[in-house]
Amino acid sequence: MVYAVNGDIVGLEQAGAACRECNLFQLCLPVGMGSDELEELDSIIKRRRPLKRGEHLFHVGTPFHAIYAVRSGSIRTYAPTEDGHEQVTGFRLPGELLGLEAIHLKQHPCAAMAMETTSLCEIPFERLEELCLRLPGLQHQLLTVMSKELLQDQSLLMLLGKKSAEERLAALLLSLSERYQRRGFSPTDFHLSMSRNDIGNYLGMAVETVSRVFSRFQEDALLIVQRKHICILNLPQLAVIASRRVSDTE
Amino acid sequence: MVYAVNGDIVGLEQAGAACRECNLFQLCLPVGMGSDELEELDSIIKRRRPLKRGEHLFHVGTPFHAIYAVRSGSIRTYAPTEDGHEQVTGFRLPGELLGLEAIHLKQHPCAAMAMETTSLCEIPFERLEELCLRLPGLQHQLLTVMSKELLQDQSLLMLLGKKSAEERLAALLLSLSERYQRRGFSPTDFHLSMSRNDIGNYLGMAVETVSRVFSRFQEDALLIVQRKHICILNLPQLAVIASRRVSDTE
DNA sequence: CGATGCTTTGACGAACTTCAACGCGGGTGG
DNA sequence: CCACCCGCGTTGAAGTTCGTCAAAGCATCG
Repeated sequence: MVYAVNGDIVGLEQAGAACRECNLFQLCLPVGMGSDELEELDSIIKRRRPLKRGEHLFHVGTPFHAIYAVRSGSIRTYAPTEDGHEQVTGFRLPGELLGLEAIHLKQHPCAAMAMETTSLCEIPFERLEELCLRLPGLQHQLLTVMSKELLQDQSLLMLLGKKSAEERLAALLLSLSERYQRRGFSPTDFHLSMSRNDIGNYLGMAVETVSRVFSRFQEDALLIVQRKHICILNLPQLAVIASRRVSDTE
Repeated sequence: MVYAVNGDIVGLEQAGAACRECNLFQLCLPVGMGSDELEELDSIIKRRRPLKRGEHLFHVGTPFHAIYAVRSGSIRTYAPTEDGHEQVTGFRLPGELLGLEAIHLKQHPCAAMAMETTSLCEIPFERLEELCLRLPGLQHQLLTVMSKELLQDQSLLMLLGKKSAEERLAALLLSLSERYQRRGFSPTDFHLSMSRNDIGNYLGMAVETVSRVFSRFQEDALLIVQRKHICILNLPQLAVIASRRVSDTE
């Protein structure tokens, strides 16, 4: 029996029902765990009131106590550079974890802000570590998630290091498309919860360039963009652009 | 009693002596572990014959069985992009781990090549996971190391996303300087084990640009560069350049 | 000692940033 | 309910950084 059809039912916050009844099951931390194990994991997870657009989950320097899983909505993480500016480090969708990069310093090196109304699961880290000692599957999954994140960062490195503006934006759109699809939404028709500024910052290009590339994509009939709504017309071609060869030295 | 003064004594490979007598103790996986725990960790670690310059530790797609710690020498990791080119993802110095990004896919997503004669410790991952279940300190340290790596990747993201060629090279030199210092070498006088090509690839700039920036730094009396030998004359100024404000939209 | 690969330097052009102005839409207050 | 205002997004023109192409210098190695 399924009580919660999506993760956004605020009334269920703090209720006993949790991972077992969350439709993000296969994307999140509980991947591959048995139901006994799940019950144990559930018991340490806290649910908090949803964040409104613009609210922070944590700031830079906030002591690290817990990692978080997005339940619904979306989160933007960003870090201040030494020079007083910011670098957007990622956009998190439902089922994705955040806060893992804080373990080392015991405080958050980046801030996390809701890009829209967002509900989250809070997983106290010390208790998670304890639990990992007893549940091999959980330990493995935690390591796996972190490994996955390392991998993602590496592909972003390639993006920033080797790709042109068009390729970068195409890659971001593709990534969003895939992630929405895995969550049961349309891969070709979705809403951008982040601003052009966020996109430009994340992809290492000026806002104006983001805007121009969007326009160019639209001229080429690859997509239709209306403010924050994206409708992808030619996904395969977008994929071609994203993985297009870049002139290199070798 | 200390048998191995540094990690490069080939004759000791496969000998019982290991972490407890390695001078990289405080940099590597065993941080904060008791001597009983260390003994257990030692028991699963294998030492292999040193790699010669240009030899691979693993290739892309190699099944993942173990993570590695650099004992002496240095390793370059790089990943092929979809377009047939490569992106250098990092340079590993003694005491640093590699292979963690492979957990998720169960095979290595990047290749690892020795930039000079390099000896390594091999840590079978399954046995490490088992051990982590019994040694909370080890589990914590493994998570910490991965967290640290996430953090490093993020600062590299900033580098590639927001910084000019000069700032990028200054940041790399600074990073190397700090890491050499922690390992007991001179922070101002060291040998670059990587080629200009590697540097350019890693920092997302053309070889020629790397060369030009080196020349500019030398003209400005920041450093003296002779082929692969670097002598930093003005470390503080280099730090200023590395963290110089970049014109942003905000 | 010539060959080869790596590095450096110069000239040119392209891609992107910067600066500036304008359009659009949503929210607020009259 | 409408008008105004402000933030966000778009578009154009000029300027800069960096990549590309080409060629030459310089160590290493057979």
